[in-house]
Amino acid sequence: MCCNTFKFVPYFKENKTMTYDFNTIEKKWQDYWSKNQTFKASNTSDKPKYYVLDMFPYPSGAGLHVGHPLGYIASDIYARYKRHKGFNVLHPQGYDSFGLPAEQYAIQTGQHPAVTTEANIKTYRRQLDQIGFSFDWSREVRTSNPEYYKWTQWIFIQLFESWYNNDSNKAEHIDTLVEKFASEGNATVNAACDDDIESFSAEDWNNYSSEQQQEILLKYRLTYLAETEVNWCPALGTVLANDEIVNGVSERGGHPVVRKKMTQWSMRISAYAERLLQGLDTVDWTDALKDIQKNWIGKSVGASVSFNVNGHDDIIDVFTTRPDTIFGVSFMTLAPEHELVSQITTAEQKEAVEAYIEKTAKRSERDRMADVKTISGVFTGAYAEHPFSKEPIPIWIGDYVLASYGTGAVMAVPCGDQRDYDFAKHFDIAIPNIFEGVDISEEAYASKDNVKIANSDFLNGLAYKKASKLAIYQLEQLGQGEGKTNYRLRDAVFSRQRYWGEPFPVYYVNGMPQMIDKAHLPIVLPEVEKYLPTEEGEPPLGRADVWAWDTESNTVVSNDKINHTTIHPLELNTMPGWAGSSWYFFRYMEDAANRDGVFASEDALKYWENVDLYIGGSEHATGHLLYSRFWVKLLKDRGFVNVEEPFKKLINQGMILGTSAFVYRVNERRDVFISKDLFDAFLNSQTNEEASKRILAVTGTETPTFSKVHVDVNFVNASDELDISKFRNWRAEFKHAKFIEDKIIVLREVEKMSKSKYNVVNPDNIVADYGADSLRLYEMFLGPLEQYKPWNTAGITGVHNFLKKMWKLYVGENGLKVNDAEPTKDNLKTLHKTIKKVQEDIENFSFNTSVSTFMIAVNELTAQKCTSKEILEPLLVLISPYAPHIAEELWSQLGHNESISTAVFPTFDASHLVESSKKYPISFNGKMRFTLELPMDMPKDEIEKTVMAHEKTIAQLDGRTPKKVIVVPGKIVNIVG
RNA sequence: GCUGAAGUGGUGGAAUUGGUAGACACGUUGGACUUAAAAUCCAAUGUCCAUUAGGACGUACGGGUUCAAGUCCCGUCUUCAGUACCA
Repeated sequence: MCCNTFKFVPYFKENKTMTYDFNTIEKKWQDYWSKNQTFKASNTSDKPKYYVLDMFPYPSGAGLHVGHPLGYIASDIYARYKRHKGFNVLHPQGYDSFGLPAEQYAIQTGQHPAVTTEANIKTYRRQLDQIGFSFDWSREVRTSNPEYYKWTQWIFIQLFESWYNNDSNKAEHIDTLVEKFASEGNATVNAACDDDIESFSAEDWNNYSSEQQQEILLKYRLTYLAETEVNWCPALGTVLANDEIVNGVSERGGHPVVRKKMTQWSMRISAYAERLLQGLDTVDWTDALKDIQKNWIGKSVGASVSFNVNGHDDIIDVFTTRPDTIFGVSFMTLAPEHELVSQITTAEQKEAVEAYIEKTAKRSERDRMADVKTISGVFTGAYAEHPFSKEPIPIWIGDYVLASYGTGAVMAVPCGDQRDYDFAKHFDIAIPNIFEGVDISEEAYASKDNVKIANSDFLNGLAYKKASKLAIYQLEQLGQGEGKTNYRLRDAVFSRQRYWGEPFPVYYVNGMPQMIDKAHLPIVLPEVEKYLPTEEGEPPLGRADVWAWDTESNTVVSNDKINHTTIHPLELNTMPGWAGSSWYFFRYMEDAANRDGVFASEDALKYWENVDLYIGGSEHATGHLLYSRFWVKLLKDRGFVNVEEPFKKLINQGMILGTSAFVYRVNERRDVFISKDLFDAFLNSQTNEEASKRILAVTGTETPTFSKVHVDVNFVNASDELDISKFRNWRAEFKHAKFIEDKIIVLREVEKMSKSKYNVVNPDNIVADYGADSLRLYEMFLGPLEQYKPWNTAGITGVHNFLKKMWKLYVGENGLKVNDAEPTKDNLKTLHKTIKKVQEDIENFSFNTSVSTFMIAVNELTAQKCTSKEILEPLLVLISPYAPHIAEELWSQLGHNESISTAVFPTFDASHLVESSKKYPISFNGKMRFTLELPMDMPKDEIEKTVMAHEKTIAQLDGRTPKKVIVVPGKIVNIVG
């Protein structure tokens, strides 16, 4: 202790109000917004409405990383912008809080999913709050809240009580169907329903028992209980919808999925296939996303054709898109699972057919998908009759025909379909050519264009369109076919054998499902002691002791009271994740205070209509975004809402990727690590010798090999240099890590942000180090919203420095610099240029470019030494949607008592941008050589004269005479020759 | 295979209707300030040739249209996403 005994006193103690103290400022304004309910939306306003919505998050245990808020920041900027533009903005947020991860966690730890979900929501809320979003939190929804899922159950009952009338082209109450049955039977009913419906008269109907009637109605309801082949995931112990399966394995967890027959609730979304398709033309979504939905719906127009089977009463129906090729049919193929296979197979073929069916049944969906090339099939021995030529057609079975599409049978036209062609070649079946002048010796001719039909009786000489029409007409005359449109879209399985989801408002009497009266909702999720299926294989709700419905008291009662007369068992399945998210956007419309008794009031629904701008990931294209559209159409048909589509404009934000960091580890000496630079030198033949020597000296290995090792991105600075001590302290295995070099430059690679790659960046750290405004600006600055782009924390200093510079434009060492000085021409030009660009950018959702525009504006105004309030005040409004905290702080320092969020967006005045002269680029043969400043109003010929006389032009031409001189006034001069 | 999106410096990206390619940042290099460091400020920075002046080449690749092409047209390649025996 010698000279350091005195207390260190800084030369200059910084005044906190003079420097950009972002932590204090941001806290201050977040508190202010919360206390003053600045962003609370009102359901009554003279202003036009605007509804900006984010896809609400599933609150996972891991919390947010910097990729998550990207879309929220974009939508927040837009919402704030719309407020400045005089709109009454609804910008709510909530949680999709039912779901698998919480349940998987509950299975492992025994903790109630409600408890962990609550904790996760707290974390999410804290993380979201510190980014400074302008959410109206008073309208928050949580799908796992009984007050919310009461209405999810209510909608389910509405679906159960609806049928789809193809004549009126909308859903109607089931009572209208019952009336029709009672008065006319079902012959005149044109409904979306199951295929296996037998016709009955009014008399039949009236004589049916109520149970028989219920059974029939189930085949018409928009949600129905049916034994269907489902995607069963044994690892998750539940069924999955088609959109929850990716490449044959479960989307969550990647577990195998098998086909299994189970009795399940299904949603008759197929009834809406056409409207879901047509509706896409009315919404402002990207073509990419519309295409995904179009493909998923998979409309194909063609005909159904009935083939009589020789020697049987059976008829095989097929669907074809090419009725014009009917004379090219040389065989038929049925899916192995087709119901007629066993009936029509001849005795001789029985053994082969059964063996084949057994073999294909064993193959999983995934094997079948992976192995498309192998051709397999068996002849059934049976023949069908060609509807026109009456020729016998051999009937085969083959697994290239899918039981789940169309009728599970095809009329094979080998000359016009490559699969049929390959099958015919493989089994040596005839390939008749029905196309005029087309060579089919190598492959089928599948095109519909530029072809005329031949060898086809009455179709000869016709092109595709006319031939199809005529073929359908002739089939109709025979009563053996008709025009038909087919959709790939399947009904959606709605039951999940899980705990953490909405319970169904359903109990069973003699195996028939009964709806609980809407007055008694919600049916609250019961407690269970374990979240696993029961020993009998029933879903977790099978473990609940109090899970029976008392029809007298209308309450849930203990199971041991079940008497099957007044007290019945309740449904054990729960609803899937997409149930709650299919209508939550309506719930936000209602003020939280008025939510009792309505899912949203008529007035609220009328006022807010639907979402004007929806931002979220494209991974929901075939799930949430399709199911919501379906439910909205149902609610519209039944008169509960006024809109046909939920989301007018939709933007998919791109994913933010991580920038992983690596060092190279020497495999022969696992404690030795080298940098990317040394590794590169080692690979390079010119520098190899030197590098090898250095490595040899430490490792003793002449021919070392290396492997890449991830290092935590938080140990790497902006120059890609590794902090060696942090690395050594990171994990025990690196404690004694040896580095040959003083400076370790890491290898960087872009990968998905994930814990296992050690490239996850937590927004909490960014906010603490640079502030929320910097985070917001940087996320936008990274690149176009829709694009995938890598995150690299190093770059954030750019926007952070910008904010500091901006602060200095307003606040100097002696306090606020802003005064009433008259703005200069340049000041006004900078401001109005900025207004124009920022407004255009926001309206085009080009947020990245407006951040650069702000930088340019601040750079220019700083250079101009601008202190004029007339300039600097509107500039704050421009920037406030992006960086709201600093904008609020400076706004208040300028003397405003109201939040900047309601300030009017500045008006662009083009007169400030009018230039008197233009710096013309003078190019020669298209190449710019120099610029020349000329008056804006100089006429064309005058420009040409001036340019041609210029010394640089003469030097460029070097004595040549130009062939042509192009002058575009205000733009460019190009001299050719 | 089909459908869609994209390919621009060392890096993220800009160029909205064909008209100065690389705005704005990051990084790098040099300088100022400092005992030193940090912070801040200034300058340079597409590649190659050239002492300078200047020049050549440059937006995945090959053609084309045009006075002029990152942008329009034809063909090819690559990457990403969706979908996949859909009759």
